[in-house]
Amino acid sequence: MSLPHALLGLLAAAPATGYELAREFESDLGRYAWQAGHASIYPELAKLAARDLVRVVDQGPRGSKTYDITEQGRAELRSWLLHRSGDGVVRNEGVLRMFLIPTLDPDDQRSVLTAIAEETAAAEAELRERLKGGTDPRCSPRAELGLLAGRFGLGQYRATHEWATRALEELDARVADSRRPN
Amino acid sequence: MSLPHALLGLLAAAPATGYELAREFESDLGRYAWQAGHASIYPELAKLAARDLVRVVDQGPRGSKTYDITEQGRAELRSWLLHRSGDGVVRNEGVLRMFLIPTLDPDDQRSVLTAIAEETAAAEAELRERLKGGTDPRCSPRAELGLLAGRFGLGQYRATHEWATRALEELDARVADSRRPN
DNA sequence: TACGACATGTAAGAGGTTACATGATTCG
DNA sequence: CGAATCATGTAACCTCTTACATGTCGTA
Repeated sequence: MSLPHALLGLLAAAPATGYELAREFESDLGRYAWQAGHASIYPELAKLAARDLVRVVDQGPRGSKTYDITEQGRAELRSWLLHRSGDGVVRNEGVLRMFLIPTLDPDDQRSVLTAIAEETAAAEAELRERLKGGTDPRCSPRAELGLLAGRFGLGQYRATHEWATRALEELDARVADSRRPN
Repeated sequence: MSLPHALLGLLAAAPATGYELAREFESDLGRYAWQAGHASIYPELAKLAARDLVRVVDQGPRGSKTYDITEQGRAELRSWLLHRSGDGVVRNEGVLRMFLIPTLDPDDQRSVLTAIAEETAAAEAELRERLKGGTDPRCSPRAELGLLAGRFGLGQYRATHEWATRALEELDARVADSRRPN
């Protein structure tokens, strides 16, 4: 039930069409926070418009509708951001995998942990590169969302990398230990 | 579509009733990785049993059914853990909030970031305490899942805390800057 | 003029939550 | 004996995904 707030948030940064919002969900936003396809976005925009939280401010030549957030919408968004009751829904397939790693035998564990360590290192490097590029002073209104979020992603990647590395070390130590049981 | 694998993973650590599995989802597992209520667990266990991935190994006095994973189930779980195609679904309300913080005015931003910094510090401390207790050598089969997962959580909390702290510092710097515009 | 990007929508179905419904056992 | 906990299940509803369906505009 966070989709409406995700949309309000994006529109609070800048007006956009449903199509543009859908692409937004394909980048960082959908990567760490919330995913949504156009098939859920268009109906949700219509619902938000019916509740006067957003409003069509322009119609393009291809039948595109540009939405903007209203004052009520801004109030709703603010209230949602300030009155955070717990952390709500969490559903992360990658983290679930990490939980279940100990059910594998040591060789398989090593294989999965190595893959995680490599992937997080690569992802961190790539993201760092991307952030370096986009920090010019006259950045788009949505770029600030991306900057804060991107740095959050950086920290998560790094933490995950360190976790996997440490788990690998302990795994090796334990195997070495069991091979020398005298 | 990760619920079946979450259940397989828990059963791979130790046999359990649906009721016990439901409680498992209320702790660390549901906190960071995947949530599920009994109303989705019971039907899913029945489906897994129909596919011979799990099996009823005991019936308790109150009509409880203890499930265990089968060889096929173990193979399915292993294959899912090893052939990780991307990171799949991510849906995290807390992270979404973090993304949208820049849409608030500076005072509200400070308020939200301060709350995040405090909560993550408290959560990290509490989790650290909890992990310290449960690390005895003859731990339950499920405790190892919890240990690795718990350390993952520790890293995430700390990374989030540092992120929020840095964001607060920059926010203060920017406000101080704009108040001295000569 | 054909292809790719832009742009919006609906329908069917999967997956999950909330609420409803039931009953056994244990403990104070 | 009453309340809390254990224990399972179904039904209605909501949300989101996948697939289907349509049409415009720019450009090579």
